[in-house]
Amino acid sequence: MDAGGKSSRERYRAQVRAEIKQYAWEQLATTGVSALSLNAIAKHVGMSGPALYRYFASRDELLTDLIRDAYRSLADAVKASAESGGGVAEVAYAIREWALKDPQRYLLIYGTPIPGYHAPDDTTEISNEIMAVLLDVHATRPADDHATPFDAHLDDHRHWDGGHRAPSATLRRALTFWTRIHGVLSLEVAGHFAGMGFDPSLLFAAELDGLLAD
Amino acid sequence: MDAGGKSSRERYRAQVRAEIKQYAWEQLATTGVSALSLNAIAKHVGMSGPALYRYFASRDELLTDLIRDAYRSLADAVKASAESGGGVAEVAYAIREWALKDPQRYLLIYGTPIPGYHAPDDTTEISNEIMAVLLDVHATRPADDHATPFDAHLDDHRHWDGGHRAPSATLRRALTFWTRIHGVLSLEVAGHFAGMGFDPSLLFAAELDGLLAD
DNA sequence: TCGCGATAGTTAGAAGCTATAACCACGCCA
DNA sequence: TGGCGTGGTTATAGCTTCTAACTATCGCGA
Repeated sequence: MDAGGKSSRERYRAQVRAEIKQYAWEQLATTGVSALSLNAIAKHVGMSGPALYRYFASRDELLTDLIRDAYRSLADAVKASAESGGGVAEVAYAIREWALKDPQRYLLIYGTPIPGYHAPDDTTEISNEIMAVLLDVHATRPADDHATPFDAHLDDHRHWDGGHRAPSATLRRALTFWTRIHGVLSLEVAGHFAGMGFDPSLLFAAELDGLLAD
Repeated sequence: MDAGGKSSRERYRAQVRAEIKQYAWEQLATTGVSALSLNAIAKHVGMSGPALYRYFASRDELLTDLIRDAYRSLADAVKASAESGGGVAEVAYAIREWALKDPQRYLLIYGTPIPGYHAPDDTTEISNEIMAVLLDVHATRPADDHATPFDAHLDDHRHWDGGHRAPSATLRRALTFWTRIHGVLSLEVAGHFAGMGFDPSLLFAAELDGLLAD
């Protein structure tokens, strides 16, 4: 990732770290986070056992790195969609495709959190980046309609908008966009639509229609 | 639970199983599912190590039982709310309170699924029970308005309605109710609103308003 | 070019986990 | 009263994370 002109030692170190993380992602995608084994990774990379601790101080540190990368990847996908002229719908589908491409990666962020584990600060920063894009794509929508009582509350608690001077209706729309998207995606990714037979993508599209209409 | 007039052996067995599960729930609520340890449970209950395998064949079997109980508990809460005259709003708040009362129990059902783990058949049955209640409370609502393209699709894939002769608009409403509720709850329970400052219950109320209005 | 020091790797081992095996003792019932 | 099923024990295998101690190697400065 950081292929700057560092010393050869540092380049090697970065490459091994990348190799470890790459196999960690494969492991994660197939067996899930609970079965992620440092031993198995080390063996696969070619070193035996505790050598891996030269690169990641603990299992949690590796996981933190993976979570950070997942956040980064989602933010990039969302940004790319918006910067290539995408509106609300395109961003929604970008999120959906990102989630379905690797469900375990999605669940690493939005699934069951490990109690006691505290996400590093930069992930909340990346989270704010994503929210900023959501506010951007929702800012173009008309803001004249009904102000809900929740809008007033949001006006008093908008320190999370990153100085994005948007009307509170935009904040509300971005938030509901976020929750409704995840309402469909989290249930779909966790397999709760499995036995029902209908096409989740159509449900997603229907929810998106509702968001665009309101 | 099944305090029928069985032999004293069976009564003892059921009581020990209940004691095991009760401490398992405490363990689960504080440390999460990944740290659920049969050894720790056994030690706490007063027996040492492998004795617990007389009561649960494996960690997975214990977890399956807990998941089943969680489903049962949610279904009971939803049913109780509906049977005491509750409508859409009351059922929504019943779900919310159930989820917030023990987030780890909620996440046991709707959080990250363990890959390879297959939920037993009766959980999908209980899931259908819940969906039946949702269809009931939505059936009283007017069905005259706009039919979305998704409604037509649902009409072709409605074998999950349990023979509930409801118009497809009702199916759609119950489904969106479900996804929007979980959209707010899953993000809230996982702590994704933590740094934002606003009151999640007001966001929940706003989403509920939207559901009642449409 | 030589040598030193940081770095990368090794094996050994502690503590914990799930789960099985082998064994013992109690209690219920014919 | 005998016997068998049941519930408990300890020992052990094999897995995990992670620490300790040790070695070899690589790169940089003198």
